[in-house]
This record gives sequence, structure tokens and C-alpha cells, in this order.
Amino acid sequence: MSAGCFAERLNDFITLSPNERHALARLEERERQYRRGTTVVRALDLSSELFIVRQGLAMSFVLLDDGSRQILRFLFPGDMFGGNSLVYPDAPESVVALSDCTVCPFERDALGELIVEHPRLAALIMIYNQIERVALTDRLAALGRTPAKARVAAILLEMRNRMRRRDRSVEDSFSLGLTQEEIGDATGLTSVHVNRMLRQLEDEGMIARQGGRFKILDEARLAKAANFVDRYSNLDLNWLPPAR
Amino acid sequence: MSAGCFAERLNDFITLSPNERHALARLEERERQYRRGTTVVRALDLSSELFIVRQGLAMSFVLLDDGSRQILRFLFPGDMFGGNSLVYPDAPESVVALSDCTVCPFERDALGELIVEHPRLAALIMIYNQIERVALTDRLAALGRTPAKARVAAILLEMRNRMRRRDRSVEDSFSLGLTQEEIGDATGLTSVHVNRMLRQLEDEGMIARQGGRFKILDEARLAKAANFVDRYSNLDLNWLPPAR
DNA sequence: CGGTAAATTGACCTGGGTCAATAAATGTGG
DNA sequence: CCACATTTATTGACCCAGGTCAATTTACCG
Repeated sequence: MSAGCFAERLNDFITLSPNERHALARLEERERQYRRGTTVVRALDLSSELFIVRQGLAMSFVLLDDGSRQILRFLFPGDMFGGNSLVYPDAPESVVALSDCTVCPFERDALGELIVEHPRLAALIMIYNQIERVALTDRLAALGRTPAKARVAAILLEMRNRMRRRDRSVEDSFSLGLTQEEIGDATGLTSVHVNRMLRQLEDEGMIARQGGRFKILDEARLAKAANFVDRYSNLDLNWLPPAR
Repeated sequence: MSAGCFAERLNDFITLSPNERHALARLEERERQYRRGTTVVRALDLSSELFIVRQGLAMSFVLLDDGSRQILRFLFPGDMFGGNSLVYPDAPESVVALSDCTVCPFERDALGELIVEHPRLAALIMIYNQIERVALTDRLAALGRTPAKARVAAILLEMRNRMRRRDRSVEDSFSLGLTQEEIGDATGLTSVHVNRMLRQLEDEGMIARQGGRFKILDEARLAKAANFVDRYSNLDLNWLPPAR
């Protein structure tokens, strides 16, 4: 029996106690369904909720004045989002479902209780946030200092890896679930240029494509082209306080 | 009597209890001095420490394979950094002193104890991290989707605001403390182009310059050019658990 | 006061954007 | 299952924001 998607995610790091699993399950007692393309959180709307993705793929992004969009993060099952409502009553970012989604909302007060009752979970959430932060800084460096081809290569690898982490059956061939415009909004490029970069990666024999599906033909070379760093190996969590 | 720089920072959000102030003071019992240009944390080195800046200005950054640098964050007194050592034994980013600095290191186990003993401080640290996260996403959107002039304008405003928050005497005229190359490495530009953008902002009457010092002449227009959003107004922290 | 780092500028180049046309792919109602 | 409507994907032609290179000039430092 599962204690929820987020518990499963944290289980990647460390074995949770029954108490902890029960506490985490309470964050996912409610659920909401969203159709593909639907808005889960609208920027500037009032919100005091956080969320955990149970099923599907979503993204968070900001819209700039000129109408352009920057995608900040893709959200997979087990991801927590909306943490900014801990500070900002008006959401600084929007969240939209990229496929049909199930999302579990919980009030930020519930997080307050969790922190008091389960200090080790508080620490694990900090760890989860640190990992997300490093992912963000990796992307910041990519946007600031790497050419288009590297950024496109990187997003392919990142998405494949994240899909595979949830579902071991995902192999080198996978369906990305993003339009080229979305890839562009995540990498700071135009859909046109994303297309050119994909073609180039294909021409160079690193990937193959057939109608929305991608196949990684030469992972080593793709990873090299992407400046890829695997942040999920060699974690060290030995400072955690004891479980309750 | 102070309970430390970090306590002062958190005091911007909420009034701390004497117990909490005492607990935070323990994070700053030791201190280290660094000369301008010195390395505080070297990427890939082993580290299980976090740090609080007591004095001076520092920056964290990553170096890419091709030798280019992306500055991730500027560190002012009261800032906590090195949180990635909670997860990654090998530092993913470097930290260098931009001026002579005093920095207080503490072991990550100390953070574990703090979380157990002072849940409200744990929550406040999460809040602090969320604010940093939103600052990062703002910069991600700037790098991905705004032109050079906006990014340079934004860094001027951000630095001025952060300096002023610590020291009310900082006015529209201030010394940035960064070279144009550093501005470039923070904004994803070349020092040459940073220079051109500064000249343009000057020619358009938004700023004035005299040997390293900047003066903001038309803040409204500069903020407009920068797409600037003030993230420090309208915070809402009413979910915090009680103090101990 | 010489010496090195930082700032400026001009000339020129290119990665990536813009525009526009066409072809595929996906969905939809009947 | 089909015809049509809407998104997406592709490509070519052309443009420009920002990079590169190199030469000066200015500021800072022991």
C-alpha cells in the first residue's frame, strides 16, 4: 500500500517510518483532475495551497510583458509544487497540465504541522528543494552560457531520465510529450530554431525521430553535446535527524 | 545585542523568540576571513558545511567546460549559502569573495538539530529558500526571454536594492562593486556588450556613472526597462507554527 | 612611477530570430 | 470511417542582437 506519490519520491532517498508515511499520505487526501491544457495555478491569483502531482505531466512558467513565456519546470508524478505560496499570497508562476493530470492540493498549514510533528520530513523536504534548486541553477547556466544545440540535447536527456526514474520500462525510445514550441520556451529558443537543432542532432546520428517519438541513438555523444551532469548519483544524506 | 546576521535577516519576516535567537547565534560561533578574490568553496571539493555571510560581498558561480562562467547568486551579509552540501558531498558551485569577507561556517548536522529543536526556524529557512528560488526563476526568465538592456538594468536595481536593505544610507548613488565582466557573467552577456548597454542606459538618461559609482537618475524608467518586479512587498507568513 | 586589471570603442561576424509558405499530424463532428 | 479544421512541424530567405577581435584609454596598486 502506498503512502502517496511524494512519499515514494522521498523513498528514493531514505526509508520512511510508518508514522512518516502516514503523515505524508495526509497531504494527498484530496485530489483534482485537470484536462490537458488546463490551468492548475494562474499567476497573480491568490493561493495558499501547495500541490503534489499524482499523475500526468505539468509545467510551471511565467509570462513576460511582451507575451513571451519562460517555462521554469516540468512536473512529474511525485513532484511537489506551489511552495511559493508559503511566502507570496499571489502566485508568481502559472501551472498548466501538459497531459491529463491528477493533482493533490493541501493547505500550507498542513506543511506547518508536518514540520512540527516530523522534523526528519522537514529535513527531507529541504533536501528535495535543494535538488530542485540545483536543477534550476544548471538550467540558468545553460541559458546564460551554452549554445542552442546543447540546451536542446539537455532537455531531451533530462526528460528521458525523469520519465525513466518513474517508469523503468522507458527505454531509449520515448515520447517526449512536448511541442517544439514548449521545448523552445523551456530552453529560451524559438520553435523554429528548436526544430533546426533537433534536425541537426538527428543528422549527426545522436537521435532518431518518428512522429513525436524520440530515440536516443548515441547517449554518450548526446550527453557530451548537452554538457550533461547527472545530479542523482552520489547523494549523501547522513545528517538527517532520526525518524519519528 | 545581535543574534547574528541570519537572525537579523529572518527578523525582516517575523519577530524571533529569545530561544530562537540563541539557536541561530550558534550557527555563527565560528568565523573565517577571506580576502577579495579568494575562494570560499571550490566546486567539486568535498564539503559538509553551510555558511552565513557576516560581512562583505561574495558570489556563487559555475564554470562550464569551455571555461565560461555563470554567476548564480550574489551573497550579502545575512545570506545563507552552501545548502547543496545537504545533498551533494561534492560542491556543485564555487563561491568566491568579491570584497574582503567574513563568513561563518557551520556543520550540516547543526541544521539537523535546529530543525528538531526549532520547527518554526525550520519553516523560516524554507521560506528563505523559497524567496531565493523565486529570485532564481526571475533570473531564469530574464536570461531566457529578455534582451540585454533589460538584464543589465535589472542587475543594477537588484544590487542597489539589496545593498539598501542592509544599509539604509545607500541612496540612488552607490558603488556596484562588480566589474563589467562580472555583470556579464551574471547576465549571460560579454563584458563588451555590458559596456554598450551601460552606455545606452546612460545616454538615455536613466543612470549616470563616475568611476565605478552609479547613480540612478530615473528609477521608474529603469525599472520599466528592467521588467522589474519587487518580490519583497506583500509577503504572507501566517502559516508559521508557534515559536519555541 | 611602472605594471596590470578594467573600461571603451570600432569593425566585422554569426548564432539564433523573424517571416512566410507548405506539409504533417491530430482532433472533431457526423 | 471520412472530410474538414486546427495545431504542429519543417524549411528557406533574410535580418539583427549580441559576440569576437583588437586597439586604446583609464583606473588602480604595490
